[in-house]
Amino acid sequence: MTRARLDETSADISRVALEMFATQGYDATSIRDIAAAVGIRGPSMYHHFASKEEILWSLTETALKRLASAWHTARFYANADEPISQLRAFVRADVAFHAEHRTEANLVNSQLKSLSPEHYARAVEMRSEYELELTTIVRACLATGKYEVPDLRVTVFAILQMTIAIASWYDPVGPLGVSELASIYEELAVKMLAPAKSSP
Amino acid sequence: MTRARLDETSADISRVALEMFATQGYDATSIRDIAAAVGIRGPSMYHHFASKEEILWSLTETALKRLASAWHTARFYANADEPISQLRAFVRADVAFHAEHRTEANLVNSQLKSLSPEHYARAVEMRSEYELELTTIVRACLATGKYEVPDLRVTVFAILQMTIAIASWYDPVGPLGVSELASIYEELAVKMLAPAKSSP
DNA sequence: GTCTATATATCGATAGAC
DNA sequence: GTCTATCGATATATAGAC
Repeated sequence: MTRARLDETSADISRVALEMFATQGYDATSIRDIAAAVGIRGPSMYHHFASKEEILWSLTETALKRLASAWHTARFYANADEPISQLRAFVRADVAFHAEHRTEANLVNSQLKSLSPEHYARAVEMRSEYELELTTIVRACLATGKYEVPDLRVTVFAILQMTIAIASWYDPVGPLGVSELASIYEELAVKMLAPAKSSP
Repeated sequence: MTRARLDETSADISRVALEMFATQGYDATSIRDIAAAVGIRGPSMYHHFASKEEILWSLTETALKRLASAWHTARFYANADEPISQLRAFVRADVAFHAEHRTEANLVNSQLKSLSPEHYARAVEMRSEYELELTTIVRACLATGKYEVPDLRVTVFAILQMTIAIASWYDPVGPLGVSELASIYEELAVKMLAPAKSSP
């Protein structure tokens, strides 16, 4: 499906398209818009990509793979015997990704509907696999008997959702560093798993 | 700017446009699509609305007003002297709105970028006012000395963001009622304000 | 208040020269 | 690998009859 794209121009197209799709939206960005930003004419785009949707899918798939990859790398730094340590590592990796790859995150968060039905299904599947990682971790935390949540599924959604929005407001040149940001969310997530009677 | 729209057809247009804009997106929905669903031809739409964007703005403004209104009504049932009681009431009202008005919530969550610059600015302003309500409540909770958060601004974002997604996954005919759902998020939010040392 | 006809613009994509 | 020219479809919106 996806071509090689090892040349400079293809890389330029991907870079420009990611930026424009994420900020203006897929429908509001034309092939001609992307071409102009790259410095070529519209029809030349089809030498590098078979269709506009293929560009979107290529970007979406790459972003989702990177998100999963970020966690797979981070998990080695967590204590496998301590579920809460894994939760902390997961949240930190998740926050870091959304803060450091804001454009890619915003694309995945807002442009999935413009994918073909097949690619949309695949994207949702990849997202589900990522969610399952966190579900497994939270379940392991609960199994220790030291943690408690009102509802497993809803709590997992809540943790994932609160970090997703980082991509839309975080300012890398602001006062908050990525590591500090990760610590804030790490603490919030751990608090959410605290036994119910711990708060007044 | 916005017309009266007291007639049946205008109400039909609003209902149909809300559904289509929220599910397919503003750009992917044409004036003709809406007209066909209502049972008229495209040009007849302009007897009821001055432009396509006016329909979107009308729907967006109504939804944002209803969100604020839901909280303004709910606040009377909270104990004004107990900030934590206000937090609980806010979260419950917020969850209920996103679960009961899913289509409106999804519209506001995904189609703001298609508004004119002026209307977009107004929508963001209305959203900020809503966020400020929660900020004030959380600040009051912290002022009692009985609660603690790692970062006020980020925590407020986190609370608001975790409920926003409800509109995209909640199933009203599923096993979880709105009241139960509200209780889950209420508990999660209160936990997030617990003193840091309460969790192992 | 709805219609047909149409103006005007832009879209994704293709054909074929260079 | 990029170009010009263009196809065919579709978009928002308007004009004017009924």
